[in-house]
Amino acid sequence: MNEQAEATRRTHTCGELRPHHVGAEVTLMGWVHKIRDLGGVIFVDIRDRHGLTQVVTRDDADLLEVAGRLRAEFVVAVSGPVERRSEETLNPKIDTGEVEVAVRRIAILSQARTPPFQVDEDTPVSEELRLRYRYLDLRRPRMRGNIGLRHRITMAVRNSLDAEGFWEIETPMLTKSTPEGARDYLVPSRLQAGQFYALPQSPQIFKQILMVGGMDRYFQIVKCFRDEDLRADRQPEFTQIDIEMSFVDEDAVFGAVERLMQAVFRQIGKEVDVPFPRLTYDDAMRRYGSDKPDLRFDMPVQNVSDAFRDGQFKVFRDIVAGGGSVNALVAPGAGRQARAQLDKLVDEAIELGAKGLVWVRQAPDGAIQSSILKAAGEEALTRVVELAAPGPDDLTLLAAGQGYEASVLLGQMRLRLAQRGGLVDESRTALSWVVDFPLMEWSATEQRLVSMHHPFTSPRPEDADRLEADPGAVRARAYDLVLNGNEIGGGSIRIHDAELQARIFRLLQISDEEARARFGFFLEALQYGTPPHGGIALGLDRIVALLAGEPSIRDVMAFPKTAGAVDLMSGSPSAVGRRQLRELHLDR
RNA sequence: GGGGUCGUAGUUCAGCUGGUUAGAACGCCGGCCUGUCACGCCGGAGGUCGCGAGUUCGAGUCUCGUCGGCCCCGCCA
Repeated sequence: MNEQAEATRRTHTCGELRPHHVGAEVTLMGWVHKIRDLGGVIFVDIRDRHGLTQVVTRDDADLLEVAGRLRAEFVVAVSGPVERRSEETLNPKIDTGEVEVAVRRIAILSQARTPPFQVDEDTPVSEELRLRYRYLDLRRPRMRGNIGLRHRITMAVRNSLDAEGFWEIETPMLTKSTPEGARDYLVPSRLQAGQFYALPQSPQIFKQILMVGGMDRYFQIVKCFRDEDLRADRQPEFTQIDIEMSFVDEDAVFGAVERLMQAVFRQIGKEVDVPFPRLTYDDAMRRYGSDKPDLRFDMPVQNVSDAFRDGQFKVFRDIVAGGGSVNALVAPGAGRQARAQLDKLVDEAIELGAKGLVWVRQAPDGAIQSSILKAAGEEALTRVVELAAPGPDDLTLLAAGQGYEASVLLGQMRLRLAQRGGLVDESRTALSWVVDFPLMEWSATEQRLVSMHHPFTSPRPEDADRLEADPGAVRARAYDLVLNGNEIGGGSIRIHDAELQARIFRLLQISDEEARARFGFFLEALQYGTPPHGGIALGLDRIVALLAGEPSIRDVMAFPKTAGAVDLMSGSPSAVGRRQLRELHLDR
């Protein structure tokens, strides 16, 4: 090893050199990316986070011997003058492609075993292997770009919120288990035998108490933990942009978040219009069959109950008579498929849990065709066509049910058909607020009312007197932020009155006793002068994944876990010794 | 908890209705090569077909179980 070269400092990164550096003596340090050994001349591409630079070794037998010993992923220091490449040897594919470094000194700083997969390019590798050797995966352009984007977005968030007077404040990670919501990760206490901390599902109560504490505007980029089953967009630990504001209503929260999202989107060079459109939960559910509608395209679900109210088709007539609805979805250009294809759509709907799906279309001569032509009659179906107004080549799908049942089904079909029909403009950014969520919903499994958002959410004042009489009809001051059909955040204006908070707990069948035990400290805090306040939590991982165009949040996290919540690199979770368990009072 | 899908060389994959010695590309190792940048040419090594049973004269291939990756439902205030 060449001690002298190792002792020198890095003068430039591997993405930095340009023609104006020609003549300068430089030292680069980085990983051996690729070697092209031509015998009398050896080209080596050196890589770091910033880019790639070609260095060339020739003429000197000792240097050629050292360069010949290099292998992929060795870490090296290389010194020499920057030279301009001749016209024929320019490489326009890399940023540093107009120059190269003529090697005068090489030091091998670290050798590397042959990597289990090729780091030198984006050749496909199984995710299992990428996770096992995450440090190698992080060297590849895809992950490097994603982690870099995540950093820039995180900084944009900090800058935006700082500029608006928010303070970044930390809250405890060793905290108290609260009822409702997701399963907690528990941490046994050594000093308090038999007692447990919980890792936070979110800093909800602490941030509200910060408002009671007069902090006025708080944010935190914070890890949250939920012990539930995983998905492409769900990890056991994930990061929230947590925000809370005092003396505000919805408009103030929306404004801050809209400016925040503008700053975030600027990181990928996109301008977004504000304010974001708002639609109520009820509108979203009726029109798009989802509380997180993808508004990059319209294709709304329509109500065609009138066509069947008095018709001969008993199934639909009975549903309408029973207070349900018959809904229609027009799929543009989908009307010219073979019958077998239409049957497949019906099968698909049934797989989604539908009792059935009806299709209607018009033959080129205008004649109505439908899977229920005989049963429902031409008159009713003609009325459907009048109401839903499909174009000549369109397909109309019908479903019926109670409540949002039919629109939810057609909403799912809407997403699939739009995707398949190429109706989704991937370049569009559709951000929207969904507001006026129900405060509570009936849980069949628990046989009680549960909060739809969380139990600290304020009901809308005009609905508050119905809380006991008709709790299901009470709307909340809760809102979700939706991006292209993905929920990327949710929040609410909170209850700042201890009396009202206690009333909500009673409705949720949380006894006074339990409420005191679980968050008595919080109820107490509310009694010492609480400003009206509200906030939101945004899913940082989801936002970065969507902006990076990645299908899974794993691809924007440095060290994610598998669907089985295992870290393949470190091997957690793992067994621990008896002694450790004993100290924690978990084993005799 | 349930359903689907994948598992063959270091990697990504091929391997037909079960049949002789399981292949390709990239990578790796050795040799040659003074302007490459997907360097080229010559040669070579490399396999518990995830694991375990079973069916069969014979299993990478069929059956059952099991483990692991991924996707979905439930779950995720």
